[in-house]
Amino acid sequence: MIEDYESFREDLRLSTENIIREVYHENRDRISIKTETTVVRNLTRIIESTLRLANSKGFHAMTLRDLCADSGLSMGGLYSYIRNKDDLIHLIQSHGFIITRKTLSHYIAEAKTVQERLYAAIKAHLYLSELMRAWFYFSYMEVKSLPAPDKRDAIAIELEIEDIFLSVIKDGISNGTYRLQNARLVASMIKALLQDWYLKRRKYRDQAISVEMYANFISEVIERYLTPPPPNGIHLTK
Amino acid sequence: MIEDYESFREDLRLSTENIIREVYHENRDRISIKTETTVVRNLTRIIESTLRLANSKGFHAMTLRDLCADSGLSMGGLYSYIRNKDDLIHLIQSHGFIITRKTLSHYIAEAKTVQERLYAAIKAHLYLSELMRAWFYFSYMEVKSLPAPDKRDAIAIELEIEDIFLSVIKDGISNGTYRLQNARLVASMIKALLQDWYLKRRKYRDQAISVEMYANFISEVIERYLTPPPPNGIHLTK
DNA sequence: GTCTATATAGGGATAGAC
DNA sequence: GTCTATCCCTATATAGAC
Repeated sequence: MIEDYESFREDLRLSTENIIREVYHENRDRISIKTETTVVRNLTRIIESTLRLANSKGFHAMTLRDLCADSGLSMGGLYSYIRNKDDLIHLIQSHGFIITRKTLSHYIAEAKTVQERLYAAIKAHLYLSELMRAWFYFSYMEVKSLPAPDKRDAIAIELEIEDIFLSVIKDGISNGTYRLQNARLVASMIKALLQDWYLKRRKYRDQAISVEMYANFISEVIERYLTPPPPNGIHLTK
Repeated sequence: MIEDYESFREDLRLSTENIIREVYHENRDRISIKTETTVVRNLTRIIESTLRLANSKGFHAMTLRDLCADSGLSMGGLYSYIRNKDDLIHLIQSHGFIITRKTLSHYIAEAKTVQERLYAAIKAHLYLSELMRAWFYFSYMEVKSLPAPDKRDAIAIELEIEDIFLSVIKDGISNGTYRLQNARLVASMIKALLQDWYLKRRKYRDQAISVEMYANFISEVIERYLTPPPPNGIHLTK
Protein backbone atom coordinates (compact mmCIF):
# COMPACT_ATOMS: atom_id res chain seq x y z
CA MET A 1 0.00 0.00 0.00
CA ILE A 2 1.34 3.43 -0.86
CA GLU A 3 1.81 5.69 2.12
CA ASP A 4 2.11 9.43 2.41
CA TYR A 5 4.74 11.38 0.54
CA GLU A 6 7.12 11.70 3.47
CA SER A 7 7.48 7.97 4.06
CA PHE A 8 7.76 7.40 0.33
CA ARG A 9 10.61 9.87 0.25
CA GLU A 10 12.35 8.17 3.15
CA ASP A 11 12.07 4.74 1.52
CA LEU A 12 13.60 5.97 -1.67
CA ARG A 13 16.40 7.89 0.00
CA LEU A 14 17.73 4.68 1.53
CA SER A 15 18.04 2.94 -1.78
CA THR A 16 19.73 5.62 -3.90
CA GLU A 17 23.28 4.56 -3.14
CA ASN A 18 22.48 0.99 -4.08
CA ILE A 19 21.13 2.23 -7.34
CA ILE A 20 24.30 4.11 -8.20
CA ARG A 21 26.15 0.91 -7.41
CA GLU A 22 23.92 -0.92 -9.86
CA VAL A 23 24.57 1.74 -12.46
CA TYR A 24 28.27 1.16 -11.98
CA HIS A 25 27.99 -2.58 -12.52
CA GLU A 26 25.80 -2.15 -15.54
CA ASN A 27 28.35 0.20 -17.10
CA ARG A 28 31.53 -1.52 -15.97
CA ASP A 29 32.98 -1.79 -19.44
CA ARG A 30 32.89 1.97 -19.94
CA ILE A 31 34.43 2.89 -16.58
CA SER A 32 38.15 2.44 -16.08
CA ILE A 33 38.24 3.05 -12.32
CA LYS A 34 38.15 0.00 -10.07
CA THR A 35 37.52 1.14 -6.49
CA GLU A 36 33.80 0.91 -5.90
CA THR A 37 33.51 3.64 -3.28
CA THR A 38 35.39 6.09 -5.50
CA VAL A 39 33.23 5.25 -8.46
CA VAL A 40 30.02 5.65 -6.51
CA ARG A 41 31.10 9.03 -5.16
CA ASN A 42 32.13 10.39 -8.53
CA LEU A 43 29.26 8.91 -10.50
CA THR A 44 26.89 10.59 -8.09
CA ARG A 45 28.52 13.94 -8.73
CA ILE A 46 28.63 13.42 -12.46
CA ILE A 47 24.98 12.44 -12.69
CA GLU A 48 23.83 15.30 -10.51
CA SER A 49 25.84 17.91 -12.38
CA THR A 50 24.82 16.63 -15.77
CA LEU A 51 21.16 16.74 -14.85
CA ARG A 52 21.45 20.23 -13.43
CA LEU A 53 23.33 21.68 -16.37
CA ALA A 54 21.51 19.82 -19.12
CA ASN A 55 18.15 20.78 -17.69
CA SER A 56 19.02 24.43 -17.52
CA LYS A 57 20.62 24.90 -20.95
CA GLY A 58 20.04 21.63 -22.82
CA PHE A 59 22.33 18.63 -23.00
CA HIS A 60 23.94 19.61 -26.25
CA ALA A 61 24.60 23.16 -25.12
CA MET A 62 26.26 21.94 -21.94
CA THR A 63 30.00 21.59 -22.52
CA LEU A 64 32.13 19.04 -20.75
CA ARG A 65 34.12 21.92 -19.32
CA ASP A 66 30.94 23.21 -17.70
CA LEU A 67 30.38 19.76 -16.33
CA CYS A 68 33.89 19.52 -14.91
CA ALA A 69 33.61 22.90 -13.24
CA ASP A 70 30.28 21.97 -11.69
CA SER A 71 31.19 18.47 -10.58
CA GLY A 72 34.70 19.25 -9.40
CA LEU A 73 36.41 16.72 -11.67
CA SER A 74 39.02 17.50 -14.28
CA MET A 75 38.59 16.69 -17.95
CA GLY A 76 40.91 13.73 -17.62
CA GLY A 77 39.16 12.56 -14.49
CA LEU A 78 35.78 12.73 -16.14
CA TYR A 79 36.99 10.68 -19.07
CA SER A 80 37.78 7.72 -16.86
CA TYR A 81 34.05 7.41 -16.22
CA ILE A 82 32.87 7.86 -19.79
CA ARG A 83 34.24 7.14 -23.24
CA ASN A 84 32.47 10.07 -24.88
CA LYS A 85 29.77 12.61 -24.23
CA ASP A 86 26.95 10.28 -25.23
CA ASP A 87 27.94 7.85 -22.50
CA LEU A 88 26.74 10.49 -20.06
CA ILE A 89 23.27 10.05 -21.44
CA HIS A 90 23.51 6.33 -21.01
CA LEU A 91 24.60 6.73 -17.39
CA ILE A 92 21.67 8.98 -16.65
CA GLN A 93 19.21 6.76 -18.41
CA SER A 94 20.21 3.55 -16.65
CA HIS A 95 20.01 5.37 -13.37
CA GLY A 96 16.43 6.48 -13.92
CA PHE A 97 15.22 3.26 -15.51
CA ILE A 98 16.37 1.18 -12.57
CA ILE A 99 14.65 3.38 -10.03
CA THR A 100 11.46 3.85 -12.02
CA ARG A 101 10.86 0.17 -12.74
CA LYS A 102 11.54 -0.88 -9.16
CA THR A 103 9.43 1.79 -7.57
CA LEU A 104 6.34 1.72 -9.72
CA SER A 105 5.89 -2.03 -9.75
CA HIS A 106 6.53 -2.16 -6.02
CA TYR A 107 3.86 0.30 -5.00
CA ILE A 108 1.09 -0.39 -7.44
CA ALA A 109 0.66 -4.14 -7.20
CA GLU A 110 -1.15 -4.48 -3.90
CA ALA A 111 -4.25 -2.28 -4.03
CA LYS A 112 -7.53 -4.19 -4.23
CA THR A 113 -10.30 -2.22 -5.93
CA VAL A 114 -9.93 -0.58 -9.31
CA GLN A 115 -10.29 2.88 -7.80
CA GLU A 116 -7.59 2.17 -5.24
CA ARG A 117 -5.23 0.85 -7.87
CA LEU A 118 -5.72 3.86 -10.07
CA TYR A 119 -5.14 6.19 -7.15
CA ALA A 120 -2.05 4.24 -6.09
CA ALA A 121 -0.58 4.38 -9.57
CA ILE A 122 -1.16 8.11 -9.82
CA LYS A 123 0.39 8.73 -6.42
CA ALA A 124 3.38 6.48 -7.01
CA HIS A 125 4.16 8.18 -10.29
CA LEU A 126 3.75 11.69 -8.92
CA TYR A 127 5.77 11.04 -5.79
CA LEU A 128 8.52 9.44 -7.79
CA SER A 129 8.69 12.24 -10.32
CA GLU A 130 8.68 14.74 -7.49
CA LEU A 131 11.77 13.16 -5.99
CA MET A 132 13.49 12.51 -9.30
CA ARG A 133 12.22 15.51 -11.11
CA ALA A 134 15.52 16.27 -12.80
CA TRP A 135 15.68 12.80 -14.31
CA PHE A 136 12.11 12.83 -15.59
CA TYR A 137 12.58 16.26 -17.06
CA PHE A 138 15.81 15.25 -18.74
CA SER A 139 14.32 12.09 -20.20
CA TYR A 140 11.35 13.94 -21.62
CA MET A 141 13.32 16.80 -23.10
CA GLU A 142 16.20 14.85 -24.54
CA VAL A 143 14.51 11.76 -26.00
CA LYS A 144 14.76 13.17 -29.47
CA SER A 145 18.53 13.52 -29.22
CA LEU A 146 19.24 10.19 -27.58
CA PRO A 147 21.39 7.62 -29.38
CA ALA A 148 19.15 5.03 -31.03
CA PRO A 149 19.25 2.23 -28.41
CA ASP A 150 18.64 4.60 -25.50
CA LYS A 151 15.83 6.16 -27.44
CA ARG A 152 14.15 2.80 -27.87
CA ASP A 153 14.47 2.12 -24.15
CA ALA A 154 13.02 5.50 -23.30
CA ILE A 155 10.03 4.95 -25.52
CA ALA A 156 9.55 1.45 -24.15
CA ILE A 157 9.42 2.60 -20.57
CA GLU A 158 6.94 5.33 -21.47
CA LEU A 159 4.71 2.66 -22.93
CA GLU A 160 5.07 0.42 -19.90
CA ILE A 161 3.85 3.26 -17.74
CA GLU A 162 0.95 4.08 -20.00
CA ASP A 163 -0.01 0.40 -20.03
CA ILE A 164 -0.23 0.33 -16.26
CA PHE A 165 -2.97 2.94 -16.43
CA LEU A 166 -4.56 1.37 -19.45
CA SER A 167 -5.00 -2.00 -17.80
CA VAL A 168 -6.50 -0.54 -14.63
CA ILE A 169 -9.02 1.42 -16.66
CA LYS A 170 -9.91 -1.57 -18.79
CA ASP A 171 -10.47 -3.65 -15.67
CA GLY A 172 -12.73 -0.92 -14.34
CA ILE A 173 -14.76 -0.85 -17.51
CA SER A 174 -15.17 -4.58 -17.74
CA ASN A 175 -16.30 -4.97 -14.13
CA GLY A 176 -18.74 -2.09 -14.37
CA THR A 177 -16.94 0.34 -12.07
CA TYR A 178 -16.41 2.66 -15.01
CA ARG A 179 -18.57 3.49 -17.96
CA LEU A 180 -17.61 2.40 -21.44
CA GLN A 181 -15.00 4.81 -22.80
CA ASN A 182 -11.93 4.92 -24.96
CA ALA A 183 -9.60 3.53 -22.32
CA ARG A 184 -6.39 4.32 -24.15
CA LEU A 185 -7.36 7.93 -24.60
CA VAL A 186 -8.06 8.25 -20.90
CA ALA A 187 -4.72 6.63 -20.10
CA SER A 188 -3.03 9.13 -22.42
CA MET A 189 -4.70 11.94 -20.60
CA ILE A 190 -3.54 10.72 -17.21
CA LYS A 191 -0.03 10.49 -18.49
CA ALA A 192 -0.14 14.01 -19.90
CA LEU A 193 -1.29 15.32 -16.54
CA LEU A 194 1.42 13.43 -14.69
CA GLN A 195 4.02 14.77 -17.07
CA ASP A 196 2.89 18.33 -16.62
CA TRP A 197 3.75 17.99 -12.95
CA TYR A 198 7.45 17.62 -13.62
CA LEU A 199 7.63 19.61 -16.83
CA LYS A 200 6.01 22.72 -15.40
CA ARG A 201 6.92 22.34 -11.76
CA ARG A 202 7.24 26.08 -11.24
CA LYS A 203 3.66 26.68 -12.33
CA TYR A 204 2.36 24.48 -9.53
CA ARG A 205 4.77 25.86 -6.97
CA ASP A 206 3.54 29.36 -7.76
CA GLN A 207 -0.01 28.19 -7.15
CA ALA A 208 1.06 26.50 -3.89
CA ILE A 209 -0.22 23.12 -5.06
CA SER A 210 1.40 20.26 -3.14
CA VAL A 211 2.04 16.88 -4.67
CA GLU A 212 -0.73 15.33 -2.56
CA MET A 213 -3.21 17.97 -3.68
CA TYR A 214 -2.32 17.36 -7.28
CA ALA A 215 -2.72 13.60 -6.88
CA ASN A 216 -6.19 14.11 -5.45
CA PHE A 217 -7.09 16.57 -8.14
CA ILE A 218 -6.17 14.24 -10.99
CA SER A 219 -7.93 11.31 -9.36
CA GLU A 220 -11.08 13.29 -8.94
CA VAL A 221 -11.06 14.48 -12.54
CA ILE A 222 -10.67 10.93 -13.77
CA GLU A 223 -13.25 9.45 -11.43
CA ARG A 224 -15.78 12.07 -12.43
CA TYR A 225 -15.16 11.36 -16.05
CA LEU A 226 -15.32 7.60 -15.77
CA THR A 227 -18.04 7.09 -13.19
CA PRO A 228 -21.29 5.94 -14.82
CA PRO A 229 -24.36 8.18 -14.47
CA PRO A 230 -26.71 7.24 -11.61
CA PRO A 231 -29.31 4.65 -12.71
CA ASN A 232 -32.38 6.88 -12.30
CA GLY A 233 -31.97 8.64 -15.60
CA ILE A 234 -30.39 11.87 -14.45
CA HIS A 235 -27.56 12.82 -16.75
CA LEU A 236 -24.77 15.15 -16.00
CA THR A 237 -24.16 16.82 -19.31
CA LYS A 238 -27.41 18.39 -20.40
CA MET B 1 -17.97 31.57 -34.35
CA ILE B 2 -15.39 28.89 -34.89
CA GLU B 3 -16.14 26.55 -37.75
CA ASP B 4 -14.91 23.08 -38.56
CA TYR B 5 -11.24 22.29 -38.91
CA GLU B 6 -11.19 22.41 -42.70
CA SER B 7 -12.48 25.97 -42.98
CA PHE B 8 -10.19 27.02 -40.18
CA ARG B 9 -7.30 25.63 -42.14
CA GLU B 10 -8.36 27.44 -45.27
CA ASP B 11 -8.66 30.75 -43.43
CA LEU B 12 -5.21 30.45 -42.03
CA ARG B 13 -3.59 29.36 -45.26
CA LEU B 14 -4.62 32.62 -46.87
CA SER B 15 -2.90 34.71 -44.29
CA THR B 16 0.47 32.98 -43.95
CA GLU B 17 2.23 34.99 -46.63
CA ASN B 18 1.08 38.20 -45.03
CA ILE B 19 2.51 37.01 -41.77
CA ILE B 20 5.93 36.35 -43.24
CA ARG B 21 5.74 39.85 -44.65
CA GLU B 22 5.03 41.16 -41.18
CA VAL B 23 7.95 39.19 -39.81
CA TYR B 24 10.14 40.85 -42.40
CA HIS B 25 9.06 44.34 -41.41
CA GLU B 26 9.47 43.59 -37.73
CA ASN B 27 13.02 42.38 -38.33
CA ARG B 28 14.06 44.90 -40.97
CA ASP B 29 17.15 46.02 -39.11
CA ARG B 30 18.59 42.51 -39.09
CA ILE B 31 17.94 41.74 -42.75
CA SER B 32 20.17 43.29 -45.39
CA ILE B 33 18.14 42.30 -48.44
CA LYS B 34 15.71 44.87 -49.81
CA THR B 35 13.46 43.16 -52.36
CA GLU B 36 10.32 42.13 -50.52
CA THR B 37 9.39 39.16 -52.69
CA THR B 38 12.90 37.72 -52.37
CA VAL B 39 12.89 38.17 -48.63
CA VAL B 40 9.50 36.54 -48.25
CA ARG B 41 10.55 33.55 -50.32
CA ASN B 42 13.79 33.00 -48.45
CA LEU B 43 12.44 33.70 -45.00
CA THR B 44 9.81 31.07 -45.61
CA ARG B 45 12.46 28.51 -46.46
CA ILE B 46 14.65 29.50 -43.55
CA ILE B 47 11.84 29.29 -41.03
CA GLU B 48 10.61 25.95 -42.34
CA SER B 49 14.03 24.37 -42.39
CA THR B 50 14.95 25.66 -38.97
CA LEU B 51 11.79 24.27 -37.47
CA ARG B 52 12.27 20.91 -39.14
CA LEU B 53 15.89 20.49 -38.12
CA ALA B 54 15.63 22.00 -34.65
CA ASN B 55 12.64 19.84 -33.84
CA SER B 56 14.37 16.68 -34.89
CA LYS B 57 17.77 17.18 -33.24
CA GLY B 58 17.43 20.27 -31.07
CA PHE B 59 18.22 23.86 -32.00
CA HIS B 60 21.67 23.85 -30.51
CA ALA B 61 22.63 20.59 -32.21
CA MET B 62 21.50 21.89 -35.59
CA THR B 63 24.43 23.46 -37.42
CA LEU B 64 24.08 26.34 -39.82
CA ARG B 65 25.58 24.11 -42.46
CA ASP B 66 22.71 21.66 -41.91
CA LEU B 67 20.35 24.56 -42.28
CA CYS B 68 21.93 25.73 -45.52
CA ALA B 69 21.79 22.26 -47.00
CA ASP B 70 18.14 21.88 -46.08
CA SER B 71 16.98 25.33 -47.12
CA GLY B 72 19.04 25.57 -50.29
CA LEU B 73 20.82 28.77 -49.30
CA SER B 74 24.57 29.20 -48.94
CA MET B 75 26.23 30.27 -45.70
CA GLY B 76 26.76 33.75 -47.07
CA GLY B 77 23.21 33.90 -48.32
CA LEU B 78 21.82 32.86 -44.98
CA TYR B 79 23.82 35.54 -43.24
CA SER B 80 22.10 38.31 -45.12
CA TYR B 81 18.91 37.32 -43.30
CA ILE B 82 20.39 36.96 -39.83
CA ARG B 83 23.25 38.49 -37.89
CA ASN B 84 23.92 35.37 -35.84
CA LYS B 85 22.40 32.03 -34.97
CA ASP B 86 20.22 33.44 -32.22
CA ASP B 87 18.48 35.70 -34.69
CA LEU B 88 16.96 32.55 -36.15
CA ILE B 89 15.16 32.02 -32.89
CA HIS B 90 13.87 35.53 -32.97
CA LEU B 91 12.61 35.08 -36.51
CA ILE B 92 10.75 31.93 -35.55
CA GLN B 93 9.31 33.44 -32.42
CA SER B 94 7.94 36.59 -34.07
CA HIS B 95 6.39 34.42 -36.72
CA GLY B 96 4.49 32.30 -34.20
CA PHE B 97 3.55 35.12 -31.88
CA ILE B 98 1.92 37.10 -34.65
CA ILE B 99 -0.18 34.18 -35.82
CA THR B 100 -1.11 32.97 -32.37
CA ARG B 101 -2.28 36.32 -31.02
CA LYS B 102 -4.29 37.10 -34.12
CA THR B 103 -5.96 33.75 -34.38
CA LEU B 104 -6.91 33.08 -30.80
CA SER B 105 -8.41 36.48 -30.10
CA HIS B 106 -10.27 36.37 -33.40
CA TYR B 107 -12.03 33.08 -32.84
CA ILE B 108 -12.74 33.14 -29.16
CA ALA B 109 -14.39 36.51 -28.68
CA GLU B 110 -17.83 35.88 -30.11
CA ALA B 111 -19.30 32.86 -28.34
CA LYS B 112 -22.16 33.65 -25.98
CA THR B 113 -22.52 31.12 -23.17
CA VAL B 114 -19.66 30.06 -20.93
CA GLN B 115 -19.74 26.53 -22.28
CA GLU B 116 -19.57 27.77 -25.84
CA ARG B 117 -16.68 30.06 -25.08
CA LEU B 118 -14.72 27.30 -23.41
CA TYR B 119 -15.34 24.97 -26.31
CA ALA B 120 -14.38 27.65 -28.81
CA ALA B 121 -11.14 28.38 -26.98
CA ILE B 122 -10.21 24.71 -26.85
CA LYS B 123 -10.98 24.22 -30.52
CA ALA B 124 -9.16 27.35 -31.64
CA HIS B 125 -6.05 26.37 -29.74
CA LEU B 126 -6.07 22.79 -30.95
CA TYR B 127 -6.73 23.67 -34.56
CA LEU B 128 -4.02 26.28 -34.50
CA SER B 129 -1.46 23.98 -32.93
CA GLU B 130 -2.40 21.31 -35.42
CA LEU B 131 -1.58 23.62 -38.30
CA MET B 132 1.47 25.15 -36.69
CA ARG B 133 2.62 22.13 -34.81
CA ALA B 134 6.28 22.67 -35.59
CA TRP B 135 6.20 26.14 -34.13
CA PHE B 136 4.41 25.14 -30.95
CA TYR B 137 6.75 22.22 -30.45
CA PHE B 138 9.78 24.40 -30.99
CA SER B 139 8.58 27.06 -28.59
CA TYR B 140 7.89 24.55 -25.89
CA MET B 141 11.13 22.65 -26.24
CA GLU B 142 13.47 25.57 -26.65
CA VAL B 143 12.14 28.11 -24.13
CA LYS B 144 14.90 27.28 -21.72
CA SER B 145 17.59 28.10 -24.26
CA LEU B 146 16.05 31.28 -25.63
CA PRO B 147 17.88 34.59 -25.25
CA ALA B 148 16.43 36.50 -22.31
CA PRO B 149 14.02 38.87 -24.12
CA ASP B 150 12.57 36.12 -26.29
CA LYS B 151 12.22 33.97 -23.22
CA ARG B 152 10.19 36.67 -21.50
CA ASP B 153 7.93 36.96 -24.52
CA ALA B 154 7.45 33.22 -24.66
CA ILE B 155 6.44 33.03 -21.03
CA ALA B 156 4.16 36.02 -21.42
CA ILE B 157 2.24 34.48 -24.29
CA GLU B 158 1.87 31.23 -22.34
CA LEU B 159 0.30 33.21 -19.55
CA GLU B 160 -1.99 35.08 -21.91
CA ILE B 161 -3.29 31.77 -23.15
CA GLU B 162 -3.77 30.34 -19.70
CA ASP B 163 -5.60 33.50 -18.69
CA ILE B 164 -8.07 33.06 -21.50
CA PHE B 165 -9.14 29.77 -19.99
CA LEU B 166 -8.94 31.08 -16.48
CA SER B 167 -11.33 33.92 -17.13
CA VAL B 168 -13.90 31.72 -18.85
CA ILE B 169 -13.88 29.30 -15.93
CA LYS B 170 -14.17 32.09 -13.38
CA ASP B 171 -17.13 33.51 -15.26
CA GLY B 172 -18.72 30.08 -15.22
CA ILE B 173 -18.23 29.72 -11.50
CA SER B 174 -19.58 33.14 -10.66
CA ASN B 175 -22.73 32.75 -12.75
CA GLY B 176 -23.43 29.28 -11.40
CA THR B 177 -22.77 27.31 -14.58
CA TYR B 178 -19.85 25.61 -12.86
CA ARG B 179 -19.35 24.47 -9.31
CA LEU B 180 -16.86 26.23 -7.05
CA GLN B 181 -13.40 24.92 -7.84
CA ASN B 182 -9.80 26.04 -8.03
CA ALA B 183 -10.17 27.78 -11.38
CA ARG B 184 -6.47 28.25 -11.98
CA LEU B 185 -5.76 24.58 -11.45
CA VAL B 186 -8.43 23.65 -13.96
CA ALA B 187 -7.00 26.14 -16.45
CA SER B 188 -3.56 24.58 -15.94
CA MET B 189 -5.00 21.20 -16.68
CA ILE B 190 -6.62 22.34 -19.89
CA LYS B 191 -3.34 23.81 -21.00
CA ALA B 192 -1.46 20.61 -20.22
CA LEU B 193 -3.93 18.63 -22.29
CA LEU B 194 -3.69 21.08 -25.19
CA GLN B 195 0.08 20.91 -25.07
CA ASP B 196 0.10 17.14 -25.13
CA TRP B 197 -1.61 17.31 -28.48
CA TYR B 198 1.36 18.91 -30.20
CA LEU B 199 4.09 17.45 -28.00
CA LYS B 200 3.00 13.87 -28.46
CA ARG B 201 1.34 14.08 -31.83
CA ARG B 202 2.44 10.63 -32.84
CA LYS B 203 0.70 9.03 -29.89
CA TYR B 204 -2.65 10.38 -31.05
CA ARG B 205 -2.02 9.56 -34.66
CA ASP B 206 -1.32 5.96 -33.69
CA GLN B 207 -4.64 5.87 -31.87
CA ALA B 208 -6.39 7.44 -34.89
CA ILE B 209 -7.69 10.34 -32.82
CA SER B 210 -8.60 13.32 -34.98
CA VAL B 211 -8.26 16.89 -33.81
CA GLU B 212 -12.04 17.22 -33.60
CA MET B 213 -12.33 14.08 -31.51
CA TYR B 214 -9.69 15.34 -29.15
CA ALA B 215 -11.41 18.71 -28.80
CA ASN B 216 -14.64 16.97 -27.87
CA PHE B 217 -12.88 14.68 -25.47
CA ILE B 218 -11.19 17.48 -23.54
CA SER B 219 -14.38 19.51 -23.42
CA GLU B 220 -16.32 16.59 -22.04
CA VAL B 221 -13.74 15.87 -19.37
CA ILE B 222 -13.81 19.49 -18.25
CA GLU B 223 -17.58 19.82 -18.35
CA ARG B 224 -17.99 16.65 -16.31
CA TYR B 225 -15.56 17.93 -13.77
CA LEU B 226 -17.03 21.39 -13.48
CA THR B 227 -20.74 20.73 -13.77
CA PRO B 228 -22.48 20.96 -10.40
CA PRO B 229 -24.23 17.85 -9.04
CA PRO B 230 -27.96 17.70 -9.73
CA PRO B 231 -30.00 19.40 -6.98
CA ASN B 232 -31.74 16.25 -5.66
CA GLY B 233 -28.83 15.11 -3.56
CA ILE B 234 -27.39 12.43 -5.81
CA HIS B 235 -23.62 12.69 -5.89
CA LEU B 236 -21.36 11.35 -8.50
CA THR B 237 -18.37 10.25 -6.49
CA LYS B 238 -19.51 7.66 -3.99
C1' DG C 1 43.02 7.74 -9.77
C1' DT C 2 43.46 12.40 -10.98
C1' DC C 3 45.54 16.20 -13.13
C1' DT C 4 47.55 19.49 -16.90
C1' DA C 5 48.76 20.16 -21.47
C1' DT C 6 47.82 19.46 -26.14
C1' DA C 7 45.94 17.59 -30.64
C1' DT C 8 42.13 17.97 -33.89
C1' DA C 9 37.85 18.82 -35.87
C1' DG C 10 33.80 21.15 -36.43
C1' DG C 11 30.94 25.09 -36.46
C1' DG C 12 29.95 30.19 -36.31
C1' DA C 13 31.05 34.05 -38.74
C1' DT C 14 33.03 37.14 -42.59
C1' DA C 15 35.50 38.93 -46.87
C1' DG C 16 35.18 39.55 -51.25
C1' DA C 17 34.25 37.58 -56.09
C1' DC C 18 30.55 37.35 -59.28
C1' DG D 1 21.49 39.20 -53.91
C1' DT D 2 24.08 34.99 -53.69
C1' DC D 3 28.11 32.18 -53.63
C1' DT D 4 32.87 30.25 -52.33
C1' DA D 5 36.79 30.34 -49.62
C1' DT D 6 38.70 31.16 -45.39
C1' DC D 7 39.32 32.70 -40.55
C1' DC D 8 39.35 31.52 -35.82
C1' DC D 9 37.58 29.87 -31.70
C1' DT D 10 35.55 26.44 -28.95
C1' DA D 11 34.62 21.83 -27.52
C1' DT D 12 35.60 16.98 -27.63
C1' DA D 13 38.97 13.88 -26.85
C1' DT D 14 43.67 11.98 -25.52
C1' DA D 15 48.62 11.54 -23.86
C1' DG D 16 51.31 11.34 -20.38
C1' DA D 17 53.08 13.38 -15.79
C1' DC D 18 52.38 12.80 -10.93
